[in-house]
Order: sequence, then structure tokens, then C-alpha cells
Amino acid sequence: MVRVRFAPSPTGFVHVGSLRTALYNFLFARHHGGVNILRVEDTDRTRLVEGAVDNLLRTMEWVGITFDEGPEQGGEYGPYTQSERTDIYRKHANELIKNVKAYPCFCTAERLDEVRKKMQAAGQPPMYDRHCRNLTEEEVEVKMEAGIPHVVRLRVPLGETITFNDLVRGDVSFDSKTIDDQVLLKSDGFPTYHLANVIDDYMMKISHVIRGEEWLSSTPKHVLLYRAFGWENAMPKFAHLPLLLNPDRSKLSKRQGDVAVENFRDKGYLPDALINFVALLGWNPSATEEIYSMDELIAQFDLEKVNKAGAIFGKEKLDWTNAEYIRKKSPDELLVLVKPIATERGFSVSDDYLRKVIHLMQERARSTFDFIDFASYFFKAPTEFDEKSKAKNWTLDAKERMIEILTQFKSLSEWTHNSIEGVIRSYAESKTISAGKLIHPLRLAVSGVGMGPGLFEMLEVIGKEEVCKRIEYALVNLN
RNA sequence: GGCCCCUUCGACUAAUGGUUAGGUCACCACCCUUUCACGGUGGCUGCACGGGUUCGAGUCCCGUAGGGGUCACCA
Repeated sequence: MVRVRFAPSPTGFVHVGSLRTALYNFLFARHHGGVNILRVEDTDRTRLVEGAVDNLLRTMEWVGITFDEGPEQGGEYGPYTQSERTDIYRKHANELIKNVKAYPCFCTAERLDEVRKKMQAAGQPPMYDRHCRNLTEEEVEVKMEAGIPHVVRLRVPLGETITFNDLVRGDVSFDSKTIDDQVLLKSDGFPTYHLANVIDDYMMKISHVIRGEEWLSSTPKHVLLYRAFGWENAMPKFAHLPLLLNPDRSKLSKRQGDVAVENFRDKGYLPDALINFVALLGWNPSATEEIYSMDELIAQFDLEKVNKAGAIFGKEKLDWTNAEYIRKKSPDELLVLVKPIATERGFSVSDDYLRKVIHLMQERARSTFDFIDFASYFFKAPTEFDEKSKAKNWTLDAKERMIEILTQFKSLSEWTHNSIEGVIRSYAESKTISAGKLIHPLRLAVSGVGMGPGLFEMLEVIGKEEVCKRIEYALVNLN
């Protein structure tokens, strides 16, 4: 039975790297008919952010990643929030102490700092000097009774090679002498990631741990913990995913641009486009197809095809993917997305009108905001005019022609793109000039910019009265 | 610095040891066209380097270089 978990710590927004980890877990679970679990790792009480769990839940919902067990849906291995499981961790930590697999450590933060500094100065890797590792039972008892705060540390065996198999990378080995006597239980009684993670994965019967590569170097500690508990036979398989990278190839970080899923949502990216894009960062089904629905991703997903090397999170392709998804949407689907943006911008128009704008903008929009922000002339008359287009198209001749066009527009009984085009074409013909000589200045006068949808369709949508008003305004104000 | 991981066009990637090293984004040119976009055609640039193994290496082995991750009472 495949049982996987996504185990974020709720510290605010959802990082796109986390999104991809969550996605791969989800795809793997669904592909194998397994169980996808959400576990909230909130053991660092200093980094708790209010509302973060809720935000996480909503964000996962938005992208279409669902869970079978978790804080919301419950399940037979709960609770699924680590802060509600502290006595489990404490009990297990005590068991390790009793079995001489772990030991209490009374060193102060100051002492640890000093030790680290000394080792670094000596050119050594900064590790704990194992000062408390060999305290006698009596010494421990005295310190305990004196109420000296302590942590619990893993008693890492000396002189062993720890090897584990990673589904992405193959066998990976570490020399145990390079592994620190890791803190398992903090002095506040909360577990560290390592302890809580191993206990929970075991108790929740996790079959595959799929997580980011930043965890690869702590995996031997986890292996040691499974051994210490005697759970080695039930140890999950590991798969460490390549990192998502900044353009400079460092680990993707906030410093270098947007990394929050919420940012992308707020900038007009569609969830299916984001998912599609992120799925293909570090994994590829060996096909030339670029667009996959969630169902197709589930059908195709295979951990064996996950890459080893990190992938730069390049926004150009995301933009293209988003534009592809926008083109595939129905007008009504887009209406739902675009209408709130129009409202937010202070434009109140009918659904019918907005649908027409959407229709004209659909193949031009890369984000849902483009429907409004690159098409503002559908909602308000321009007061500024593109200088380039003005210099090129708003000539004396053009102005005079606009006066005649305006007259003809006013007497037009039927206002459709066909009738409008008729006026322009026949006028151009009568003057033996190219239609472009009329189209470009007209576009500038009505929209204020030099680009956009086909002019005739655009004028039809804006409407006769408004178009005439704008031409009159331009004739007076555009010099 | 120690340890670990990684390395195919600018980016994402494909390629039973046998291909003119393929696709997508981006970029450039042309076509379509009233502009922008879409669409179409073509182009551009890549196996990090050096040794092996092999009839044959992007693919296997070793080394070098470069990049990244990690070394907390954070996850």
C-alpha cells in the first residue's frame, strides 16, 4: 500500500518548491491508488504564523491537490498536527535513553557556541563535542534534580558507514563520524524535525518519503533513528527531489522574485497552468507534449523519471503555459476570473460586455489581469496617447480624414464590425489610400495605444456613441 | 572548510552503447495581417574537461573542474 505524506511547517505562504513536493507526492499516491496524507509540522513554536495552516489548506485546494488523511479529514493515524503529539515524542525519546540510544545533554547554548567556534577556528567541521555523552547515571540524576534544562541527543554510533537507497539517486553512503549527535528533543519538550518525522512516518505507516534534496544529508540521521527504535524493516523508501533554483542556480528564494504560490495566484496565473509548469520542472514523461491536465499527470507520473539535477524556475515558460491555458478556457470560465479584477479596478460593466472584451483579448492575454490592464480602453476613454503611434499616424491628413470618418460613423444606422469596415474600406478606396492610413490613427484616437485586437471588432464592442465621442475628443486634444 | 549530491542549447528537457543529438520556452528572420497577438515556415545555440573500457560513448568506469545542498534546542 502506497502511503505518502506532504509535511510542511506552517510558517506563512506556500513556497513553489513545497508546491512541487506536494504535487509529486499527490501524483505518486493517485497513480498507485495510494493514500495522500497532510501532516502539519509545527514543532518550532518560535516560527508559528497565525493563519498559516488555513492558508496552506486553501492554497492546496486552489491548485487541486487533495488529501485523504490530515488535520481536516482526520484518519486512523492522527492527530496529524505534530504539536498535538508531543507526549508520543517524549515517550519515544525516553525509550531511546533507556536503551542507551540517546542521552540527555545539559550543555548551555553559550557552551555550544564556544565549542562550535573553537572547532571552526581549528578548521574542523562544527560539531557537538559529545561532552554529555558519557555522563554517569548519578551525574545525570543530580543535574535532573537540580532542574537544569536539558535536551536529548542521539547517540550516533562511531565508525559505521550508513548506506541507504534513494529512488532518485541510487545508493548514498555517509560515514557516521561525520554525523553530529543530533538533538532529538528540545529543552522546551518539543521534538526536532528528525525525531518527530521518523516517529510519525513510522506510526503513520508511510511507505515513501518524497521530499526536497535539502534533506538528503540528514537522511542518515533518520536511518540511524529507525535502527535505534528497531524499525529498520518498516523504514520507508526515500526519494529526494532535485531543488528548484534561482536564475543564478542557488536554491530558489524569496530574495530573487516571487516564490509564493499565493503570489502567482494574485498575479493572474491559473492553478492548472502553475501545476502543469511545476510538474515538468524535474520530471518529464519522455514525451514531446508540453500540456498535461492533472489526470494526465497522474496517469503518467513515475518517480523513476524524476531528474537528479536542480531546475531553474524560469518564468518565461510559465507565462507561455499560462497563456496556453487561458486560450483553452471557455468565455464563461474566464468571466468568473476576470470580473473581480474589473470590479477591483473600478470598472462596472455588464457580463455581456465583459464577455465580448474577453473574446477579443483571449489569445493576447498571458495572465487574467491582461484582460483588463492591457485593454483598459474598453472600460474608459483614453486621456493619454502613445507618443510613438502619435508621431507616426496622427498627421494633418489623418486628422482631416478622421473628421469625415466621424461624420460617416454618425450617420451609420447599423453598428457592426462589418458596417464599420465597410465605411473605412470604401473611404480608403475613394481617396486611393491604403486602409492602414485610416486604421492606425483611428485606433490611436479611440484606444490611445498602437496595438490591440482587430480595430473593427474593437469599435463594435466599444459602441458607436462612445467611439464618436472619443474621436471628437482626439480631434480637439491630440496635437 | 568537512560531508553529500549534481553537470545535454540562454531556460525546461528527450535520447535499449550505434540519431545529421530530438522537442518546448526565449531569441532572430520570413509568411499571414490594419497593429499586437495567434498560427505557419525556417534559423540560432548544447553533450563541462581529461583519461580509459568498447568495433562504436551524451550514455559505462576513473580523475579534474564547476555548481548546488548541508553542517541549529529551524524545518
